[in-house]
Amino acid sequence: MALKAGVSTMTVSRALHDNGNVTEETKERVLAAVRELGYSRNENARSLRPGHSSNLIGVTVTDISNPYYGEFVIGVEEVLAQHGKRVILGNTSESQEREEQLLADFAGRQVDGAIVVPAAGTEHTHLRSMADRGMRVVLASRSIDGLDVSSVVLADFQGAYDATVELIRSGHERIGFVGWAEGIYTAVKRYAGFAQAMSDHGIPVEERYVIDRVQGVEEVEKTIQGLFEQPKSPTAFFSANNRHHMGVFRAALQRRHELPDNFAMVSFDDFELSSLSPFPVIIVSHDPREMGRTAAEMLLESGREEQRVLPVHIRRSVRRV
Amino acid sequence: MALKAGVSTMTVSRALHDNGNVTEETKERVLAAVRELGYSRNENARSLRPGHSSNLIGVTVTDISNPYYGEFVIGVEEVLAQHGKRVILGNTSESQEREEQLLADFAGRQVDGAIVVPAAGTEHTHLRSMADRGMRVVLASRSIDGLDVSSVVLADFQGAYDATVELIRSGHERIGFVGWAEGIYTAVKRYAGFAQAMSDHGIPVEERYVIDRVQGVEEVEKTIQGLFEQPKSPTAFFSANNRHHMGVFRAALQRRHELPDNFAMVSFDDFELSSLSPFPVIIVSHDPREMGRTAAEMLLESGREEQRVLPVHIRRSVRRV
DNA sequence: CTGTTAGCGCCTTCAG
DNA sequence: CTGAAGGCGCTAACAG
Repeated sequence: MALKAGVSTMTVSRALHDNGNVTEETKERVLAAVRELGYSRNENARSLRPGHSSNLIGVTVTDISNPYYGEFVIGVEEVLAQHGKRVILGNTSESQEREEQLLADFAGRQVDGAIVVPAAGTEHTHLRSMADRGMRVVLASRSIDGLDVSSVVLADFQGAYDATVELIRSGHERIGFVGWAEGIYTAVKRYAGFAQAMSDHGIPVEERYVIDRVQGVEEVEKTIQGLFEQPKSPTAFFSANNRHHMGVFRAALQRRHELPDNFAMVSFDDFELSSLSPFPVIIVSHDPREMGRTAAEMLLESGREEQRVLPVHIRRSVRRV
Repeated sequence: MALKAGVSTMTVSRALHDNGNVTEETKERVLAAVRELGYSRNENARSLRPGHSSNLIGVTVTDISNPYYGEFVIGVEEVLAQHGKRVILGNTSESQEREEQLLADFAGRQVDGAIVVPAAGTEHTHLRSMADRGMRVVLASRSIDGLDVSSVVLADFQGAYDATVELIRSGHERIGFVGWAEGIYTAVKRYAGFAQAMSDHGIPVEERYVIDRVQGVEEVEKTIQGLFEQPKSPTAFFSANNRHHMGVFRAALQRRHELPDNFAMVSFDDFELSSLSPFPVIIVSHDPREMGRTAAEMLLESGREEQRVLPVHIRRSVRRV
């Protein structure tokens, strides 16, 4: 290789490390050759040596096209970059199988660890076995009960509880909940907070107001439209995330003039055009980038498993239109 | 390692490859040990061997929190996954320096190639040298004049031209352009298309209607508000991308009742709540996921450098509120 | 059918 | 101050 610079590989190595004992002159010669040939150390070979890591971190998210996960990844990378580590990113689209493949691949690449937003479902034996065989794993956004792996989540229950109380205090009783889903931690917790608030105020949760199994924005929109056409439709909606809220919002806007005067909505996750909403929107906002940073920091700290909970903030949209 | 299964490493290798000559029985024994120990091949060591690649592809984007780039990355990964390749993702935040670091790192990790959405600026000597020293590079979304590297871009000029003509045909003459930026390919091309359409229709482009150097949504919003307060403010706006459009949209909505009846906007990039806009919105829409797929395919095909242009579609928002 | 040898690129250790 | 030897995990090529 750069031996064409007249020295041994060992000298090249030393020159590149700077610390070693090399004449200023030979060092110059080596660096010149390096520049000329555009040489760069083979990190894979490097990581092969005992005591060296790959400096790679595997990250899986369920949907990178959701800006929340985009922000999350930025936060992760921000922290990791300061430690010279890089991100291998995998998008699972909520597929357990894909998640498994990705984690197996991460293991093969000798990643220092993995940050995982677990896909929907309960079969998390692969995460268990990964952790068991020594891979550091941090779960983010969604935790998994019974899996003793570090995780960082939001105050999902409390946020949902508080926002629901706000709705109730505004006089709502028929409140729809959109986005319940078995096997998705955030959906379950947020529903639990919602239901608890209802129960604490003596309001029963009507089953037909609870929308689950809806996927895309369009589908939510159609479902809510259907609900509006029935008698005694909800006077308020709680959406478990930004995608669901978009569907509800679109349905409500179309129905705008037939809705009750006090029609209101809760959106878990912030919402870019909230200030344009003709209805009051109670927003449960949080900082996904901070969650990314936290997950990365937890991965780097080699302490024991721990669970961290990040705060959420309840905010009322200020109508500006 | 898995020699604890009673055989040599060679036999393990053969058992894992399946093809080799191994007794069904020993193979079983090896696979059992593999399962038990949770062993997985070291891909880094593997890639060290002659003729083997790392199966890693470096990808840099300017802002992964923009859902367009999220979709883009999904498209990239979709194609690469079919070839057993993984993505190392880096977010540049439009920083040349960061882009350089990332590409240098990619080189060190022996990536098979890199897909780059170049950061703003003209100093692309590092891309040049990467390509020169044999790294396959595909530029996406933004091309770089004079750099003979493959690229996939949108029909930026034509899309901007056509959309502008639509505005002009609706009777607009005072049209603002938001998002010009030196050194950003898409901004330059889209502005060129806009300016050409204006010129072809004998309408001069007023300098004070051309907004540049604006970054975030808030900043755009404020700037446009300022413009509205001046006499003879634009009766229509062309936004060079989804972020800019959001700022313009918000400013316009606040000013809603003082704007001319035919106030209209062009948004390059689709726009989730376009159907709610009280003003007509002409949308230049396109498919970022398809761009990701294309970029990945171009990287994998080892042909000569080529430039591909993906189509855009002009669409009028259907007002549904 | 299975094991040994050798070398991918790096760097710790030990000789010059 | 510099070089040679050896081994990280893997597998093609060559024994046996």
